[in-house]
Amino acid sequence: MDSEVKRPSGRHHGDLRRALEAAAMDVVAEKGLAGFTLAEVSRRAGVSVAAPYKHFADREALLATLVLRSYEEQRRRYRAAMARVADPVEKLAAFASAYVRFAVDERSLFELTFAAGLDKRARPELAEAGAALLGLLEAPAHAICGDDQRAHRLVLAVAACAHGHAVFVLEGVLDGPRDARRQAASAARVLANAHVAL
Amino acid sequence: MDSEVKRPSGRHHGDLRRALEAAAMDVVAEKGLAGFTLAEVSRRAGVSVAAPYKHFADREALLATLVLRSYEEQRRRYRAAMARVADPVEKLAAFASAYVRFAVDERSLFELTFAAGLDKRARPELAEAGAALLGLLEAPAHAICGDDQRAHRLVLAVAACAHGHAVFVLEGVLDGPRDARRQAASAARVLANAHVAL
DNA sequence: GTCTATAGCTGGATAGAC
DNA sequence: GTCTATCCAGCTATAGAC
Repeated sequence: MDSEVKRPSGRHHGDLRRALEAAAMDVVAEKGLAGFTLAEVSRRAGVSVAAPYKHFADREALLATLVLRSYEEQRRRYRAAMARVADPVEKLAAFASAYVRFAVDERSLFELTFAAGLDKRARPELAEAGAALLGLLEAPAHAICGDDQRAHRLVLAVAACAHGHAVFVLEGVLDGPRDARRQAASAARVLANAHVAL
Repeated sequence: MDSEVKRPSGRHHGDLRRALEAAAMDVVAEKGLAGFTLAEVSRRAGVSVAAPYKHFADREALLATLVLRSYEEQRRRYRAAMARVADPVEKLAAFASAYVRFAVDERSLFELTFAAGLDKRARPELAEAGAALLGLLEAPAHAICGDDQRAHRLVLAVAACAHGHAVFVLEGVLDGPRDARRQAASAARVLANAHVAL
């Protein structure tokens, strides 16, 4: 508790970095990726346009942090949703449902994950966070079909299918969020059961 | 053949509208949606930045035309791919495969369809073109399960699943284009057969 | 129908004071 | 660590000449 509450030196926060991240989240949530500019973020945080450069190398660096936060939040939610059921097939279905829910509830954050256009080879921490999401599915998939190879293919199929349903509901192709969740879960069950049968 | 070959009045084309569309396609294909600006398109077409405004109301109008072209091209391809097989289940699989192929071969055009951020309620021709794509699937789906309601749900499930696989391969989550196509087709078959069984 | 020229705006990023 | 001030760049859209 010692050095926690420092006096702001210029005019502002004790923790501008966090404030900038929060402001950036708000901007993305409200105006989407296109509305994300350092100028706008600075305005929201109540600082000058020069201030962020002391905390982030450039615009992209802040953006990458946001994407990472999005991955972390998704993992948290999917994990929680899957923990509520015991059956492996139902875990996959719960994932699909939660995936669609996140897309609907946190649309901009969800879109950010895919539309940010960041090079994942240049940012291994992002690739890792993305892989960690799919990692949630490995255990149930393996429980469904012992074979590693087959289990991984099931993981990808379920995730891809969930993603498609999420995008379609955002695009208005699928009717309501509720139906979309149910259908995504249903598709996940079908895929999982097919792997059991084979 | 009469009034076809008019003399360019200023300095340029007989059909600048088309030339602009083509140039815009090139720009999007090369630099993605973010690189699409009227200034850049004008440069490519070899005209001044003012010229496009005689043919398109504004930037968005040209963009909407591009999206429409993308839909048309997709419909053409999916239709051709589906025509090569007779079995309804295989038609759905062929669609899924072609869908992934288009995403890989024409990445920017594919992304344009979803990322352009155009209001489809304000542009009914786009909503219609999108619906026409799904329309391709209705007949096979109906052949698989007589019930209209169920058939439509199968259509959506297959399309969503194909979309998810397409996005995943673009993101590098799925390995190679070839495997991605096979897996998308496989998932389509599983979904279709499940609807047969029920 | 196309051009030149320009107005008006917004953003990224840096230099230097404090 | 933050500010002020500034530079440079790019885009959209319009006005008016030809």
